Amino acid sequence: MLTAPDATGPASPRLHSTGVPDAIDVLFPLPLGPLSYLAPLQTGEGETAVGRRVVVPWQSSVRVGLVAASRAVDAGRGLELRHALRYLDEAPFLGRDQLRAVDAVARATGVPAGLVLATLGVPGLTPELAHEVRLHEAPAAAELFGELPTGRWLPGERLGAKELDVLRAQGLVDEAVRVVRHTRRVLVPRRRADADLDGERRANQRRALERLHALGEADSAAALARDADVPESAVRALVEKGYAAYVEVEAPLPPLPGPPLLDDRLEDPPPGAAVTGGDGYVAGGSRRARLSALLPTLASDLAAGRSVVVVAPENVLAREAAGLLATRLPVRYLTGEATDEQREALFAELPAGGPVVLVGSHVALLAPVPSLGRIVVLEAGNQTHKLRSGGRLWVPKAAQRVAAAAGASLTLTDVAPSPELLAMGGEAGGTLLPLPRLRVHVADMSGSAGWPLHPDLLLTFRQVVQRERQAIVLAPRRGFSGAYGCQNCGWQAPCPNCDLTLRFHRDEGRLRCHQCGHDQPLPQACPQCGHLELGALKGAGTQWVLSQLERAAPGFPGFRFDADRRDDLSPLYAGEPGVIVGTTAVLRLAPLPELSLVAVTLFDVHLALADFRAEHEALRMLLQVAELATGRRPLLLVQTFAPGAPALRAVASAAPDVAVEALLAAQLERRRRFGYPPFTTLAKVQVTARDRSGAHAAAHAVADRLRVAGARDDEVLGPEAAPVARVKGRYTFQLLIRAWDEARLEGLLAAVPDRLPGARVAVDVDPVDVGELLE
DNA sequence: AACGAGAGACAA
DNA sequence: TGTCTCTCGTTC
Repeated sequence: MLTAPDATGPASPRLHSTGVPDAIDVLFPLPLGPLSYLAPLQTGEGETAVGRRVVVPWQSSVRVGLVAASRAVDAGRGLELRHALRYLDEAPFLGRDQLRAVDAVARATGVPAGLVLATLGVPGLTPELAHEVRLHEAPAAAELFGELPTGRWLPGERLGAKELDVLRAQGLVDEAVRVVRHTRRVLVPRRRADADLDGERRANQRRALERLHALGEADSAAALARDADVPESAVRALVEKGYAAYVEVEAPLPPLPGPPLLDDRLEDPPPGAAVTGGDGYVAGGSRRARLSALLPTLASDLAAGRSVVVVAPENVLAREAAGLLATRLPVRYLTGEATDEQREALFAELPAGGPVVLVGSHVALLAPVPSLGRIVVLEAGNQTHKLRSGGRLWVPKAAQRVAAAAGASLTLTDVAPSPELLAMGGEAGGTLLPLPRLRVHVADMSGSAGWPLHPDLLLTFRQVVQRERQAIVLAPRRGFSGAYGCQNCGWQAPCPNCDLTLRFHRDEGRLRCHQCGHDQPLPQACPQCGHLELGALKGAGTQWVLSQLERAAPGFPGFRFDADRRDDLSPLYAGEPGVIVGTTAVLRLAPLPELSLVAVTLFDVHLALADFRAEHEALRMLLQVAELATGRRPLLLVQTFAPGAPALRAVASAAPDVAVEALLAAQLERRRRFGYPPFTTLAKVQVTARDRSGAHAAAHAVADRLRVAGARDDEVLGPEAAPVARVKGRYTFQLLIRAWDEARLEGLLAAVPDRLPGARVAVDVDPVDVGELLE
């Protein structure tokens, strides 16, 4: 039992050497800032509290927090504060560098520090606790205790919340807490065989007992019986007679999975990939080539005794990177797929070990690796780096702050260079690998007869079929079509909860809202004109595209790969012919062996993001497509109404490297002129309410507060109705804060309230979808 | 995030 | 009047 030997009681607060009681500021994995407690009574003198986990009183019970700071208690507040109960760790669980980083991220993003901890996946903060209380002998307070005995340890839940609160305040209760570890029941030997087990009839029992002594323990009676080859009744007899007994032992943690083992080795670094001492970036090439290009830098960091944390946007990519890097370097692997306990064990183990390369998802960012020298953010332009649960953090920026707090460097990689890559990776230390050469065919959809598939696409697809090769076709959405409605008057089935049309899922014969999940059968007649000819309207989804292709080549194997359906693609990886129809989810697939055609059915949706990053997004998509092929260059067929789009022309050009660089220069210039990131930092403030006028009024109230706080006109844009004004029955208005430096943004965010009467306010610093507010 | 207090909504 | 839902405010 981990219980503190001396539980807390009514003793006077422990005194600091200056005579002032110690206070500790504690963070919890909750959307809260630090809360203050008096330090536990158990600490030895001079031990550092910062970074250790601590058990504290919490409402009617107890919970675990992390000490963010230790200080002298504010004058006059010592008596208001409650004592923390005990520390869980001997040594800091999280280093000062990581705590500084949490604070920096919290201040810059307006996300409460506790939520930063939770969002970045710091483990070990929600263990199961066994809480016990012991009431003091105090006749005056007897009525508070009710029937409860004094002087004995009782389960904490025997006391009501109010009673515990009063007893704590009066110092009439001791409390003890221990972490409950998962246990399992095992059979262990208790005595050696003696005369009672002599004789032929007890031979089985004797054999089982000898076996159990040899093994030390058995999982169950049945397991021991099998092992010793005796009937189970013999083992049961041993338990009955007291030769063996069941005991609860701590269940061992399943080991944390390591990086996957690969057959092939990561290639040697390409020429031109040099050691980068400080910040840097790697762009161009393929994912593998970018990892290879990092090798000299990572090896040099390790040789200098410094660890590296490599953060991928998705678990699949983390796994791939960990596997590849592990063929060259000592790699540890950590993603959110591991249990909290496994991650906690790794956090506890890392500081004492040697320098490592820790590869994982964003939950690896705050891992206490020894001597952090560098953070690498892979695929920095990937939208998944914007976290959508917990605090809305943008991982590359968070990584930059974690690196800064530790005095470490930051390296970003991406398939195409972007303004963000140059700004954060340092213009000096970049490696630009050759871009993949693509064979591009642009199919102009304007005025074309073919919808949703252009005749050129059908033609090349039939060639793929004829030659028994493979094709991938990207559709802009899952389901059958963007909308379902009346062929006569154009009525579209709307979602009852959101300002969106319902998506048509033909396979199931249902209409579904992809925002709120509303699901309904197909209407029989048009509610507007009464017509009975209802059907798919515009916007072909994966189902529609696949059905068209199946009609064009009956019998040719077709696969779907999107959020609704992930078909088993193993025949394709075995080299068999087929076509995959999917959303951008297919960009994560491993390269296909016989890929000869990649088609984008509506390139325009990638440009229509109504965001200043849309062009770079579109470019990334086109270049990532090239990574889906091994060896041979597939044909990239792009259907579009905008054949002149710069990103498309750049990848199709004879010298894509030069064209992409020109594109980048133009983007940088545009962003500077219009005051977009990375020259400014943006924050999106979303105000939602149950009714439209309430949301409108509350959004204007936020804007007013900003102006009162001194915001200039060019710093506050909006409010305007959100692009989708109503989602799940709530209306949203949004405004944008634009600050030319981060300290300014921090100041402006301080003027934004957490909530207003009847309305919720959500702040999103470094948003990914800004809308057209700045146009 | 999770919990509890208080305000309305509805049935008897 | 009780009970159920929903909103709001608090957590040292």
